[in-house]
Amino acid sequence: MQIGDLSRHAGVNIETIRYYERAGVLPVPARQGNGRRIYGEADVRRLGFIRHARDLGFDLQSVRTLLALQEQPEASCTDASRIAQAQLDEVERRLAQLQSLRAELSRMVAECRKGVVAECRVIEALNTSPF
Amino acid sequence: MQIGDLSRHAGVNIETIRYYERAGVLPVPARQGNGRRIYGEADVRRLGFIRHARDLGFDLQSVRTLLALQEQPEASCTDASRIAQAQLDEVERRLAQLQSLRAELSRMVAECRKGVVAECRVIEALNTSPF
DNA sequence: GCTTGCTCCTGTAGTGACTACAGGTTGTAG
DNA sequence: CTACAACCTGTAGTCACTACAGGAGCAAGC
Repeated sequence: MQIGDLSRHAGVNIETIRYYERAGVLPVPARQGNGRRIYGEADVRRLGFIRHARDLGFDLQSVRTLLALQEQPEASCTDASRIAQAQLDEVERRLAQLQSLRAELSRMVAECRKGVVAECRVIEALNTSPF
Repeated sequence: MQIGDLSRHAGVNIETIRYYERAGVLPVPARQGNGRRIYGEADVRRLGFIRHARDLGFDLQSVRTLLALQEQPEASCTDASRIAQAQLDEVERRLAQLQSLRAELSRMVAECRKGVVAECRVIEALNTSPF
């Protein structure tokens, strides 16, 4: 399998695959005689893992840690849990803020529809910290 | 108030403040005789707004739009409503996305028995395609 | 055997939103 | 007068890509 096939299988841009290699999250692959990269099924799975983690908002450093953990099945998984918990906390923080922004925006839209002069409180809504 | 005070009041890096000026989300401030930037209370509020919007994941272009919305004269209510509605749609989209992230992350964390990596649900979840 | 066109290669540069630093000026306290 | 903090401009680095230039390999059709 060469890079184009891997790209199609994993749904990841070719340039991104080469970037992941440079970034050290994908192993340096073997080459064909003509210099082209050769990949296998393991690379498709690893790339899927990386994309999934990235989609969940983990940065590449966290991905490296998670991948390293995956390769030590006997190690404790407290590290993995801690990384995931930190990510969850961050997502929940953003959810709370977005919910208050949604309330403010929909209030504005509703007031405009009624023809009432909307007193815009977007700044206040965003300045009212949820902490 | 000069840039260092604004930085402390708003909790935003000095370099970032100058960057926001270049990016056109903070107005070009007046200068003292010695060339130093002068800010007022309005800048503190505006900066707070920008930071919160950025924390919610809006890019600087959206921030510009939100700021423009905030500064809409009361006359152009239909216009303001249209902009607010567009931002509201975007917020709803982000909310839905974050909610599914939270669901997956919290399931991962909840099912992690803090044992060994071999049985770790966090790692396993990442290996399982979300589709 | 030659051309066309696809896929691949390397290397560099651009993106957005910062962040850091170099090298210089101004203001203030001891 | 000296030390040092705070400011100035301008440039370069960061992250996670993404795009592109310029070249090589290969397969199919003429």
